[in-house]
Amino acid sequence: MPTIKDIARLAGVSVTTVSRALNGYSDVSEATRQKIKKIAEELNYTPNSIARGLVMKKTNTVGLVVSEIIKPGVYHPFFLEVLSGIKAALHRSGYDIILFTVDPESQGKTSYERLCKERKVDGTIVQGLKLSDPYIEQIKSTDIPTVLIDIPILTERVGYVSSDNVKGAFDAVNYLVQLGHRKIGLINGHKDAAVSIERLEGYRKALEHYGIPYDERYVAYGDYTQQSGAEAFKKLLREVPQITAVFCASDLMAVGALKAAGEMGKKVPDEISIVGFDDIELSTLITPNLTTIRQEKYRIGYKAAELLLSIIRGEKPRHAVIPHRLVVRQSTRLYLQDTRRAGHCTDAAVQQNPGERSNESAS
Amino acid sequence: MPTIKDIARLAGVSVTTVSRALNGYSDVSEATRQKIKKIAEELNYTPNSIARGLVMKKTNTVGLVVSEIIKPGVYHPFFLEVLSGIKAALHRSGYDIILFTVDPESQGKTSYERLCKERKVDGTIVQGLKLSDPYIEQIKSTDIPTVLIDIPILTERVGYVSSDNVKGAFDAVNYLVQLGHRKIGLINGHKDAAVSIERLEGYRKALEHYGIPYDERYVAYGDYTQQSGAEAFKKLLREVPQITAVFCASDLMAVGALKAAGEMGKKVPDEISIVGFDDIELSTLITPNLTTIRQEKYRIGYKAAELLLSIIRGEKPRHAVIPHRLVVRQSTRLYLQDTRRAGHCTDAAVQQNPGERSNESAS
DNA sequence: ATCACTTCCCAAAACGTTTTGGATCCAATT
DNA sequence: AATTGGATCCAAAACGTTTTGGGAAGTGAT
Repeated sequence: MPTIKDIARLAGVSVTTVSRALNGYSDVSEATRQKIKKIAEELNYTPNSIARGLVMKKTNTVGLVVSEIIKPGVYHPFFLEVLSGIKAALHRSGYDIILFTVDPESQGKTSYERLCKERKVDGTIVQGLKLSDPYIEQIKSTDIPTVLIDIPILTERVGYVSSDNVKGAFDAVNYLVQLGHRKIGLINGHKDAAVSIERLEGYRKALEHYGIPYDERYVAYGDYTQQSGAEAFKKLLREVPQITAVFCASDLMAVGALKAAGEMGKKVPDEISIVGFDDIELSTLITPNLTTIRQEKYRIGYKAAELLLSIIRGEKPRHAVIPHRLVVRQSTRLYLQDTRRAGHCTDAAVQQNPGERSNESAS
Repeated sequence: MPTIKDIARLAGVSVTTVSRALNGYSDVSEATRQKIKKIAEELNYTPNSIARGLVMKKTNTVGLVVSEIIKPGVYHPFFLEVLSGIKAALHRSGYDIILFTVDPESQGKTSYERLCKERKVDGTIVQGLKLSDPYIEQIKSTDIPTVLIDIPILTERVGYVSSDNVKGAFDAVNYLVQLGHRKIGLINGHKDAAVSIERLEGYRKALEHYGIPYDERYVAYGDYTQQSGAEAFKKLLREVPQITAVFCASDLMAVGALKAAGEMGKKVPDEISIVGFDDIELSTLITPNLTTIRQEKYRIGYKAAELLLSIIRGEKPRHAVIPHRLVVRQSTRLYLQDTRRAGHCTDAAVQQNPGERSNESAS
């Protein structure tokens, strides 16, 4: 592999000059610059970013730590789209991604700092951690530029991006109430995920807003998987069979609920309305199509990368919130108090327009 | 950040000794080794893998190049599972992944060699390229250890792993024929994907095996997306409405076909049988559940990583084939010649057992 | 002729490791 | 007493860049 030295020898100049010529410094004549470039071209010279990284203390690399998302059995559809946004933003700036996966076990063995400093990444984007993960505490006091997705930590060097989960959950429940529902269940994610806490808060706020008392028997917990959604749904229906609607903290769990409803002979949306959260591709592929709160996953990723780059440049970290919106599809319908009519009358405005009519809800 | 030099100074030894102590060489006394380790611990020393990489000419990093998989709109569910397997295998050996995404445009700008040599990866796993991509030719003559997924290239330094696509397609069509179908359509992927060619071959072989003439009007092409599957299905039904079954080269396209069938009022499986390829999670979430050829995606990834590591170690590249299997679910059923009975009689053995009864088909 | 500027170039240090090729000391063997 | 051999250590080179702090030559003004 040719190095800068080879070029220098061939061109009859010093390595300094080659370096400066190739990097566009002005203190090298146009003639020699051309000569050097030509030779570099002929040798098919490729700069060694490792050597460069060593002296510059900058690798143009960001770490992406994901927890439990990439493991057999749990393939969170969310991840790919976010990754896609991250890639796009980083690529423009010449950064590459190095992928760290961490399970709770490996978090015990290798500290967050060590993970990052060993590979000398310039910064890190973190996704999928639970609040109970050891890294959370470590990140609170790190000096490594860090951007978290969906975890609210803001320090001198770490920022985060998320949807407005409180508002999102509020919007979902609000919509159900407006449809006439009063007995609304919640299938939430694990209690130690930041988003779960926020979505619960939004759920409670919406109930409170309409003077509907909060009853904890109405909330069940899953772990964001489809199976857990199905189980939670069954539990809910067993314990509070009077519910007419349920809001699920993720589409995957909503799909599970949908399946469970099918097995139990409960018709959706005629007998029970379901709204999800995320708007993954799957939600338009199942029957009925899922009414949900759409998160702009690509934008979340893109923004996370932009924010990280700004922190690396020395700017102050901040919290970026990406707008969500309610997407009305087929899994929700009007609930009428009058039991004789319930389940038979549809609201044309809502039901007949299953398209992406949505309420933009920036925050 | 503390370096090996700091440790050397504090311990009163040379950097050589520190390096050798930390790396477990035998020519350092247990006493000094312990002292050095203790100091390293106290300083919270982290070895600089960049510096190490520079002198050792080895980065313990492999590149993962993916084409068009990670981009807005096309989130191939396949990718995550394969990635998961790759991660698992590499992690055990202390390798990290660096993610390269390449579109046809960037392939023009940066050669495959340059991409890899610039970041000094020890090897590369390549997924999602089409045969028409510029990198294909470059990979055929590269000396960079490379493993391709689903692309048959075998040289001194590059190997590949795939399912037996010919056999897989054969098995799918064979199953349909055994169910009594004779007029079987094919929804294939783009012609310049290696797997498409192989699956077409399997389709033809199966027909030939049963003496069913091949008719190219029975094959339509999509691009592995759901939408294209739906369109291809409509085209097929328009041009050869007599078909009673169709084999799709991917589950995503099969789902599209399923949707299109629904829109056109064609009942699946009563009026038409559909079998897919891949067995993505989605195929158990839609109604009816999809009969499909299951690919062991995690294993494919795992094997690809193992193979790559062996090539890096200097072993000879090879072609690893990962067994697939037919998974019978609900989208296929018996076809009876007698039109009076067609669509009304179900074969209990096939229909009533939608579980994962499958024919292991190693090759 | 001198001075002050430019313009163009370079030697050497630095980045943090690993590796090479001994050197030193001490004990055991001849 | 001299030699061998093992155990323990180290100075220096090497990896391929960038950066620092100049130096030499040329030009124009004084």
